[in-house]
Amino acid sequence: MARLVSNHNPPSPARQGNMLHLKLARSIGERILGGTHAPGTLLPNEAEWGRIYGVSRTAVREAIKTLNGKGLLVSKPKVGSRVEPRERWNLLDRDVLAWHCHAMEPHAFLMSVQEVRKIFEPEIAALAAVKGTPSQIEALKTAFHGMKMAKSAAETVAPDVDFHQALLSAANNDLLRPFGIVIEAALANLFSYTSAHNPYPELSLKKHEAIVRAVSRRQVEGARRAVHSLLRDTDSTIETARLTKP
Amino acid sequence: MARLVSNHNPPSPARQGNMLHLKLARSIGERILGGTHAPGTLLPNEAEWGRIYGVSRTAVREAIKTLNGKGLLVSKPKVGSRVEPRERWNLLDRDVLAWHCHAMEPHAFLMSVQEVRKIFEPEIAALAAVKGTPSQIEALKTAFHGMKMAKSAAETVAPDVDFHQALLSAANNDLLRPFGIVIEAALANLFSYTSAHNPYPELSLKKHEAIVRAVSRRQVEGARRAVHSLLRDTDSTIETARLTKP
DNA sequence: CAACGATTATTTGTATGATAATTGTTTTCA
DNA sequence: TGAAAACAATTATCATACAAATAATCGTTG
Repeated sequence: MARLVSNHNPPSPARQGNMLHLKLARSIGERILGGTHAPGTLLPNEAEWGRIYGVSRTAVREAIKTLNGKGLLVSKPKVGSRVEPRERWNLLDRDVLAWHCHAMEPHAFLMSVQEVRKIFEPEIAALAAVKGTPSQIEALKTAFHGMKMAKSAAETVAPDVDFHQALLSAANNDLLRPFGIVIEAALANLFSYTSAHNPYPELSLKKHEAIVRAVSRRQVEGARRAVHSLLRDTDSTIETARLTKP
Repeated sequence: MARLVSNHNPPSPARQGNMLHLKLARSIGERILGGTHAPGTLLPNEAEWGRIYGVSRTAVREAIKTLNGKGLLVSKPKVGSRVEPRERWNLLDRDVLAWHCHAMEPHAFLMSVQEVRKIFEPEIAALAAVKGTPSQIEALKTAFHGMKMAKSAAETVAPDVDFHQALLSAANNDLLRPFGIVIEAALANLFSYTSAHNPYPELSLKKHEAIVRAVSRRQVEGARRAVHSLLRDTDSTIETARLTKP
């Protein structure tokens, strides 16, 4: 019987990963993202999954339904569940992204994440400078204050995520919001990758402050540039971590 | 008993919307996106959904699992299924986006879509010009050829979608791919909104050709500008449609 | 021999009923 | 008053049966 719990994964405090069909979905999802089941191939049928994991077909089916909904699988009677081509995968889904980065080189993952961030985050800031409401800008300031108050590098992560999410909210475009999980993944992985070894924490703080200032003064181009500057710093943090590691 | 099939929705040829739990998911999903069930509120419990639609609890549960996976709901024993706050919704999911635009003013939807496209697509073209492989650029040319061959405005939609998807593929970044459904939604809705009344079809063709040229010649800034120019044209097409309608 | 049509077998889809686990609420008791 | 225990409502899981869809097989026929 296969393992369902990944014991080397102690984060996500009190998050609901206890339920059986969720554990199944995670396990099967990781297999797919990890390449054990290639796109276009057929998965074991439901009864067999049940045998493999020692659970009922009901639980298997609910897991499969979850994966269907995320674009990883399509199921048809008499044929089974087939892995969809990668371009159908909903990689901007929270779970799928987690399974994906689980199956990638941390450095390669961070690079592709940074590529995406450099595309949209400066524009997010520009939109926020134009359309952000006073209360949204206040939330941005609050998150920044939280970053200043952090005692350790580990404590910086949460308010840092809040900061970027607040910026995203201030852009006031629903379609942009799913990209928030890219930011979450970026910061979480960045922290674990650099092992809390950020060479210039106070510099990062200054850059964030510049963003707050530009957005609250409605300086569109300034906001864009401030975010871009922060992301270039992040790039070099990643690079130094890569050089000092192997 | 509520209706499950929306008879005014004849598109999606041969797509699998026949299965009960999918119809349920769509129906409940549209209710949520439409605002019938506000974020933070509790849904009817599973047994009651079964009574409402006249189906078994099994089908209801599988529908709920699908919606869970898309971030619209969380379910807990003894409490029920609660609608998640909007920022958790996975709006870049194909189904969720369809339900979303179903519940919005077409014009407002197209505007927010265009906002997002103007952020991403120029940079996607730039990446394609840098990283696109010869075969990917060939696919771009093929799609363009398909647009030229189209006899009517309706026939243009499919190769147009192919064109932008090919561009997206050529960018070679998995995290950008889910963005493709935004393009699909944009073009499909654009067509139905403007009622095939594109004032300058040959102009659009020229703009697409400029994109092909820039990308295949590896002109990064040129590709960026060509896409931006196309999107400005799309903006004005939307605007003229808005003015001639009401 | 080829093409087509009925048959069969396999897999998912749906229904039903029962039991377990979880957790908000209420009651009881110190 | 407060904590512990009983309760109740709801989802979670299981087992089983049958229905529906369809790929594959096998005849049948032209």
